[in-house]
Amino acid sequence: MAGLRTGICQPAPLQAEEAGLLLRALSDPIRLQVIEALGSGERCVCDLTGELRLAQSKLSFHLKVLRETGLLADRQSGRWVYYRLQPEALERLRAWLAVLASGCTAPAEPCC
Amino acid sequence: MAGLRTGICQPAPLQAEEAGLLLRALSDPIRLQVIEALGSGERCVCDLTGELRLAQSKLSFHLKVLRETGLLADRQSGRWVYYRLQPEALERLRAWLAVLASGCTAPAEPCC
DNA sequence: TAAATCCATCAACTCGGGTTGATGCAATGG
DNA sequence: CCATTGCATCAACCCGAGTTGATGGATTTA
Repeated sequence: MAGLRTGICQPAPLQAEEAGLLLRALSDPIRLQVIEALGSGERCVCDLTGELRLAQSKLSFHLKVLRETGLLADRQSGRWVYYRLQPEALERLRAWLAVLASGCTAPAEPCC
Repeated sequence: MAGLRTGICQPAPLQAEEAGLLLRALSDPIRLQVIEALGSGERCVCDLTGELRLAQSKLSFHLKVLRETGLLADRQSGRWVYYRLQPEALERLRAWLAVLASGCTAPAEPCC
């Protein structure tokens, strides 16, 4: 059903190593809160510190991790910095998961 | 495009907390190797230790983590234990990612 | 039964990712 | 200019996830 459509504009399936970087970045509870908060649209840092009740340096640390993996993009406007999710990164992760799910039902070879 | 089809047999979108457990389990390099090795079908433990060159206790530790999060299922046959991916868990993670990607393009509200 | 194999579990240890508080830098405003 | 605000960066600290080696239980074979 959810097959591997390799059509135009479809992101290439992730290498395992690349998927690992994304998954590692998504594995922290605070970073997940950030991701979810940005799931409904762009937000500025001061807005996120208020909503998530986080120390500013702590939030900045996690934003950096997410930005460096390509999961977030930032944009400066005056004094403020706005962060947003990068849907392409999420889509590439979805493609990687789809490949795994599609081939994992093969029976085991007789062992040893 | 990849909308939220809530039809029959479609896994419910993950809660954030549940997604966090899956992502955390997937964030370890060794566990990723195991997941990829099982992406092409069921394998027994002794087979995995050989292919991944891992100490047996180390592999067993990571298999337990993956099993307890629902990413893997196991099956005993004689002396051997076979592990396989649970595609449902992968699909639920994909659904969670799809929800995020679908709503993240909203413009930022004027800050502060 | 005894030996061998496969796998899970345990306790002790290690070390790197996350936290904390302070400082630095850039942009606004008075 | 100087003060203020928003955000990034830094060094020191810490704790818990992962590693290691040994032990135990279960199953098969001789």
